[in-house]
Amino acid sequence: MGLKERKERNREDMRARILKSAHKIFVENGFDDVSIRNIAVDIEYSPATIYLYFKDKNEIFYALHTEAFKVFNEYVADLVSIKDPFKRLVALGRKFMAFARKYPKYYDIMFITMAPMDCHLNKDKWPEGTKAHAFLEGLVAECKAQGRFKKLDAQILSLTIWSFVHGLCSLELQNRLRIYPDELQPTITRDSFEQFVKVLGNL
Amino acid sequence: MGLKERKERNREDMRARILKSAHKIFVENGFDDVSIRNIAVDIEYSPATIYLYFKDKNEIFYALHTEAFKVFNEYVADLVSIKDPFKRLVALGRKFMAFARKYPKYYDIMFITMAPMDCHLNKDKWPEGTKAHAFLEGLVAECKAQGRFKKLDAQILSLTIWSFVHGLCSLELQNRLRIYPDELQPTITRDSFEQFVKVLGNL
DNA sequence: TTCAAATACTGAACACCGTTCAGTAGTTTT
DNA sequence: AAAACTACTGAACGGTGTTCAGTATTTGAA
Repeated sequence: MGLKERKERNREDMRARILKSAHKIFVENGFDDVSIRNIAVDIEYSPATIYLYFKDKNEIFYALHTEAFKVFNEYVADLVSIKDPFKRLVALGRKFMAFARKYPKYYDIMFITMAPMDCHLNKDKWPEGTKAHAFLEGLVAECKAQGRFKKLDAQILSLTIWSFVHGLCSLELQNRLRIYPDELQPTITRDSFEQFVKVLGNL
Repeated sequence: MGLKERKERNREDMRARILKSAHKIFVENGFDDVSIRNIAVDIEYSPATIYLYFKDKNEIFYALHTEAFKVFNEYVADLVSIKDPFKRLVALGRKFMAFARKYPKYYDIMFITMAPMDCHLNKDKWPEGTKAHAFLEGLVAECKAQGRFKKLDAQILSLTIWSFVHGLCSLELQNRLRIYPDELQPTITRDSFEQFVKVLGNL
């Protein structure tokens, strides 16, 4: 009865091939070029075939979105070597911002674009986001255990931190920080982050 | 020689009619339905005609974007009645968040969507954004004058505040806060904001 | 071995999109 | 009356996501 299993494996192979192609186009040519037709050309099948393996384009986008989180998790994996939880928290913030700049397209699909989330909001409620946020929340809790952030709720504070750092990244990526004069451009984001850290350090 | 002026006025009339139509579709049917063809149907001209009055779709989007800022400015206009600058600052934050929830489509085109900005980034560097941010910066400076926010740079702090509030709004509008359990959903955003205000109040 | 059923795939179409351009009425100027 | 100018459009180009009838090919049972 290995028959159905083989069928299933072939099916998964095809799904993987489609995703790999979508990912390639996404990285090489950008978000807008990831079209069903372009993927079809790349994998040398007809566009209609893709619909035998994915419900719609959104499902493909969601897979890319999940992949982006994998890249992110690898990107911040070396933080575990930092012993002090507050230093680790600050380092996470720094890495988060660096990631947003290094992989703006990933960042976009992770936190900004609506598309991939639409179809999965009623499912596990975004497991990747939950996991990443739990990591942040754990860090904040560790800081609290060391006597920091007294009188502040860990869960809420972690949302505050997330919001701030994401806001900064989002405004920069969406080109909304160009209101600042050219000479401030290179430092303004970092200055704001460092100021935030300083305040956080005294809580 | 009032002839050229009349021509110019007719031209402006037509531009206004196109924008009004775009705005109507935007509000009634959402961003994605604002297409050249839909506008053309609405104003009862051919799609090609629109290109005699606007360079491309982006120029129309930019006009919508500017209009959104006008709505926002009116929305926060009554803040001037609040004497205490810190209270005014907090009220601005609250209003900002309320605006984002009440007019999510406006908010999107103001701070999130790339489209309308693309063609205008090399011009006046986003005058509406500059003005709105100057208002915020002025408030922070006023607070400093009253002895608050010692040792914090007003310009950088205002970016920090903007980032945080925008981050919160952005995460909510982009449905990224659904990682929280249902019972926390209604309060989590407000809690985070209030916590931020509390910290800010002690600086 | 033969025939039917299931599988894997596709061509063509549908209904959209932004944009361009040759061409056409109608008005003004000469 | 002819020429020039104005305002406008039909039709096309090349793109998009998606659907579905139809076609080979392979498989399973009689």
